Amino acid sequence: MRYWLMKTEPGVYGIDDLERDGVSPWEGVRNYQARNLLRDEIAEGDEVLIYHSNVQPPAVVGIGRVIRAGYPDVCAWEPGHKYYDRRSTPENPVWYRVDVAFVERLARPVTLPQMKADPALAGMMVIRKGARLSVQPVAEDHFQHIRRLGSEG
DNA sequence: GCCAACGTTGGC
DNA sequence: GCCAACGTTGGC
Repeated sequence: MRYWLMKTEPGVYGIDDLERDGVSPWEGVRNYQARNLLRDEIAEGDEVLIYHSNVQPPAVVGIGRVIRAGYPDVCAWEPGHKYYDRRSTPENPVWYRVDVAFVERLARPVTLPQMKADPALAGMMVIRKGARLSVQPVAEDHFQHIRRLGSEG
């Protein structure tokens, strides 16, 4: 089992939406490095830190679980769709997505400043300046540490 | 709103 | 294949 962090803007699709929906395709990722993770690395059963970006403060706000491994992002095939990309076809998909299920909301969001200040999280990708990758691998001990921080009062 | 850090595009 | 110009992400 592996662990990941997925960024999302709460104004677009946040933890509230995932809780309401129960399950959601993680669609619209249009970066090749992230695509490769979605297509090749992320497996059913893997756990995910749900991270809100572009808000103050940025924070891990919940936990999700991958319930379907990488499959083509069909949004890319629909002309007029926000995530349409004519280069991607059913015969040769360019973009991929996974399905993520809501697991829990952290009682306390773990904020980016908090993560940066925590020696136990040293080296984590998300705290690196300029780390724009929207799907990131997370070390197991980092994942568990954040989960623990988020469940404390 | 600013801008650093990337990623992508396209001329050559 | 290089690299300048441009676009985007996302913290601040």
